Amino acid sequence: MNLVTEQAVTSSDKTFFHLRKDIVDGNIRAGSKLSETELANRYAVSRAVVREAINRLVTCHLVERKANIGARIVALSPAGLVSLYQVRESLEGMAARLAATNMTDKEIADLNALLDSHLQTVKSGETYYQEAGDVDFHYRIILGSKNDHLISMLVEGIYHLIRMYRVQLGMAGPRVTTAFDEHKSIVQAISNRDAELAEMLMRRHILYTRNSLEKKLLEDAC
Amino acid sequence: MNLVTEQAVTSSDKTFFHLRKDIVDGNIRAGSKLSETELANRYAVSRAVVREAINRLVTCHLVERKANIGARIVALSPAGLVSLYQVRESLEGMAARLAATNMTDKEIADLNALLDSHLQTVKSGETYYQEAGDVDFHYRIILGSKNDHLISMLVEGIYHLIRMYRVQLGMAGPRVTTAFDEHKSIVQAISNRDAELAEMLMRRHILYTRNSLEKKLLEDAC
DNA sequence: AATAGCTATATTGTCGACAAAATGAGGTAA
DNA sequence: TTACCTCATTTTGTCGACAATATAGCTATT
Repeated sequence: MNLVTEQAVTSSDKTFFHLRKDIVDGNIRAGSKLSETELANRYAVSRAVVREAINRLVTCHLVERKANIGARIVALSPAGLVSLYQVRESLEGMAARLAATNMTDKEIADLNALLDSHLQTVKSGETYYQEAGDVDFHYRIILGSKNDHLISMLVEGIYHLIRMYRVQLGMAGPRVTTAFDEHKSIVQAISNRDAELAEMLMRRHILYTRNSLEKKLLEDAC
Repeated sequence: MNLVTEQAVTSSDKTFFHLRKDIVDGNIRAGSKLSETELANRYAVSRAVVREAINRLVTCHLVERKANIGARIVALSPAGLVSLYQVRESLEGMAARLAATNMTDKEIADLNALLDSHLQTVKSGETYYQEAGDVDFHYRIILGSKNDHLISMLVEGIYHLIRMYRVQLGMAGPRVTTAFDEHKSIVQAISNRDAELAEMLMRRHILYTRNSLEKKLLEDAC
């Protein structure tokens, strides 16, 4: 599959994308069970198609399946957040390091343009919500690493679970502008082809995000 | 699924394990196509079972599938090796760091015992071939990290692809005893609870292994 | 002879039905 | 009341058949 523009060619693809969006956005609540027959009816496809879609959700770490029992959407927990963000810090830090070396000048220019467009959003006081895919800052840097295995592990692996935390816990307040500034300095490091700094800034940025989300998660629990 | 002792409960599990072994060991040659009907006949199961097994092999990065065309076993290439080992270095380095903190004293003792038993093998001049699973040094340290996402990405993700390179390219000569010594010093660092050193030694160890495999891969190509 | 288009064949994608396993309700015994 | 067993129901696992797509071989035309 083309990682940049994932396109639904098969019926199972459509079901997978649809389900994934519903899960990430919280339309189906975290922790709930996925019934194969029910989903087959809802999407008007066969159970085989639903089963395949669910298996792909398991690969994304969005769903857990037990043999002969069924599949449930993962629950958002502090422990899960910590272990996820430890891995994320390592992998995206590496992505930033590689991107500083491997992105083309044009890609870097486009990335700067993207940030400028984000700046408009931030100034207008909106929530700096990051859409999935190509409009997402982190997504661009991941692809910029040019390392196929890294891209696959992040994009097909944990990217959407990360988004799920981000979307469902929300992100607002002072963190928004701070995050934007951090993005800006990461791109600056990449523009300077300073791989080491890019990695360090990215790791810090992800750590701050994690702290912010952890706080949110503990507040919500009360 | 229990990551430590993966157990085949369903027919699809058995097929998956069997196929995975055949691929890693090279019984089915790298790069060749997987025919669903043929495999269904060979293993005496339905195509649905085979399809599910193949999808799981895709998750392991052992197989690539294109819609309406089919699935092929990945080819072993220098580029693939490099990108794989970049990721591996980062993730297993992290695993070693976390293991230095999170492994219990008993687990560390067991790990030392395991290395002693490996020493017998090395002394007797055998190839220090690492079996899959619990007898594997790296496997133990991965589990010792106690980070669920990390464990999942490594064990269900790239572990068996790494083994595939190791098994099919072979490993012999002076690298064998060198690798053993490196293992030994990593365990030493973990015993001392020196997380930083454990990570650095693991990263170096993986880098050396990569260099050795790269050389082998280029030789074989001639 | 080379290429384009067509047809027959083979392969993957999807479906509905049946088999096997888990769940839950109801009843019985301690 | 509680624990355990039984049986009906629900849900998942597996299967064979059909539909849709790709592949390969053949023919015709330049």
